[in-house]
Amino acid sequence: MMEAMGRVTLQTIADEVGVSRMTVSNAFSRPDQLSADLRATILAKAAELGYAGPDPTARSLARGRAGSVGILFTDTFSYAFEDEVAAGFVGAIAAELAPTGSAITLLTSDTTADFVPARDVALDAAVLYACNDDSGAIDWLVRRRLPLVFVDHRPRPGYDSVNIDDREGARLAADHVIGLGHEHLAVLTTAHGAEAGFVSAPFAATHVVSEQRLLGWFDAIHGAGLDAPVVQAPKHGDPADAIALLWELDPRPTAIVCFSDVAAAAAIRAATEYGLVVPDDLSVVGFDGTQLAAWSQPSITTIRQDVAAKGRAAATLLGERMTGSTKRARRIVLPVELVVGDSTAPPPTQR
Amino acid sequence: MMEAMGRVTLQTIADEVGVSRMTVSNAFSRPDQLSADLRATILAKAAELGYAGPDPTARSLARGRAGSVGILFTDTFSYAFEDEVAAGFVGAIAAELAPTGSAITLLTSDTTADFVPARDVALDAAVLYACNDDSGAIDWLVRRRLPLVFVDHRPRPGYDSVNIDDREGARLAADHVIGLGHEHLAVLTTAHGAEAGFVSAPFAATHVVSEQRLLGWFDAIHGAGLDAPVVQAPKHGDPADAIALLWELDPRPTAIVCFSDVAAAAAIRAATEYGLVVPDDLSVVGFDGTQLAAWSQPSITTIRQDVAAKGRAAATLLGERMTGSTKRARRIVLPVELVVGDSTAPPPTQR
DNA sequence: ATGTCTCACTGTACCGGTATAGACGCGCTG
DNA sequence: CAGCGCGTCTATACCGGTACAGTGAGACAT
Repeated sequence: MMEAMGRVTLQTIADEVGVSRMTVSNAFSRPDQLSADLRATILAKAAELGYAGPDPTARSLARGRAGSVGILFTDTFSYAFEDEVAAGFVGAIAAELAPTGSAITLLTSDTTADFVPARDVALDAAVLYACNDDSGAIDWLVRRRLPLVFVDHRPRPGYDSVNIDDREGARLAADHVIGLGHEHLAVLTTAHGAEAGFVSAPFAATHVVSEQRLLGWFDAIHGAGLDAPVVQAPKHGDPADAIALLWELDPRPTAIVCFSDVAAAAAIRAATEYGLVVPDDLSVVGFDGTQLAAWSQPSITTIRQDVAAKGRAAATLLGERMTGSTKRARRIVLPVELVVGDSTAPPPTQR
Repeated sequence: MMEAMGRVTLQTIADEVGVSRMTVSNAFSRPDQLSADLRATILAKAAELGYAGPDPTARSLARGRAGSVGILFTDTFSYAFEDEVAAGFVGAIAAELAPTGSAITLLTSDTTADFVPARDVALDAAVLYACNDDSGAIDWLVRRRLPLVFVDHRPRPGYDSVNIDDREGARLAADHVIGLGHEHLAVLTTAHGAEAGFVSAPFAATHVVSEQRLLGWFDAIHGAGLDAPVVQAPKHGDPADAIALLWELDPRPTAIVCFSDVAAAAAIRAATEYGLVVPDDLSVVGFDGTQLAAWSQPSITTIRQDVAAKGRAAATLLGERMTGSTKRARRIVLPVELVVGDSTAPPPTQR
């Protein structure tokens, strides 16, 4: 077993055993096509030669199946995975896809000069997760005519999509504090690359998710005959600056509805540092229903979304697309639910 | 441009334009090999035909390069990504690899009957992240003779590895509380699939990381002439049961050193529910230096590891392996650092 | 004895690209 | 004007498998 021989392929083994290459292929891929004895002989020789099985790339080419589906993020991965929601989604979809024999390949929009993952990586399908519409990577994926599922993304005509009921969730969040008697609400939202500052409504939300949540909050706020200032924090970075702006307002808000649990946690920290007690002086509502919300001190009232269900839904749609039954595009919208924690209470004046 | 035609390949375009297939290939992959005019013509025709570029799978086969490196986790992904440390590592390595033109493929040890990701997915190399040694997936990767880097894993002879100085970190953690005057310490560790309960030292740690941390804690504890009970919690699941066991002890521990920040946060919650005040009645030290530790209330004294550096180191080693300069296996051990938070203080008797 | 089946294995033609070594025409030099 | 180098394009031979349509031998029914 000298190391001098080149690469061991099916042919190498075929020659050694004295059968055709096809028979060796069958020994690995279609055991019922040859006698058990011969198969054992072949497998033994393969083991002896250190052959680990048919080359995945070659097999992919011949079978026309890459064995992996891509997930495209707009953010760099470092951000994508700092986010409990995104990470949970990836986990769920990966778990769901595993039994079907697909791995998950992470795709960035980051385009190095000559390497564009969305164009150059072998894929059977792809999930677009919360991407900006203007991401060039989406175009490549579309051009490749891959089965695509858009998740937390503005649905595209002709393509499947999975969303949660962001608008309804935001409405529930705002209705909750309004129901507690609050009249001075503030909205804390985030936007990619934005500066901390006030935003006027009607606002140009950069992304469907923020857009829908803004709409939902104001469904409730305007519905109650109220209005509310909106502050915006950079999506990645400390929202503290944005939150600080709220303390200057007169009247100071007694409740803040936030884009995410992370933002809510930051708001609670900022409030505490400023000397306010949550929920006595200030109510805070998050969004997503993460562990952070549950474990935070005080626990955060939030809108729970089922991240695992989102992953399963995406996987199911992908499965249906890949098995070819070309149906109309399906749009799935998952429900959300208010989870009351300890971060909300009636406003100070009413206590 | 009827849809009736089959798949569009280089040949299709070559025929349409009236050049050889090779020239079309060059138009996409080696622009300097043909005149700008012809290239423009070819690209135009390709666009017209909806050809997105050379098929990645075929190109991989011909070039002998898959364009993706695998990351193997022992856990299911759902768990892997719930973990801030694991998620951060994936993010860092992905970011580091992107410029080299490699995507990241997630591999599980979960082996469906006929699909073994570690065997069947096209890969140029792989990172093994905190895997159990007995994972069959590792063997497949080894058999394929892929360049491999073991991260947070017991180093394998002949292979590169990246670890942090777990033992030193644990020693620092225990030394810190011992230095504060604590004499009754307890150790909270975790093990895959374990039941909540006391473990005796010398203990059979299932994994290098827990093993090294245990050794480190006891370096300090024994070094100070003390001893300490060790409770073990299931790796995934609520450590509350394990922690509750500590309240029964006499004397009750005044300090707990924990396997992770997550475990430390759980310990603080459990202690608070039990009626203890951290750090007045009980000191708690975590491990990892996550955001959770920083944001927790009180902030958690912890041992910081540089997750991003770990990712970069792994990516660098992979790069070196893949470019072929076959050197001896390299073992990188990254330093750790004590970060003092608000969860540790002198023991109650000394106050 | 003949026809028909099934089982086990083989031959051939792809899958869709890329590497490499030429072929050809052209302007430049000596 | 032969000789040379260069810029363009082409021909051929892989890359390492798999699908599918045989082929031949033995089992079995007629």
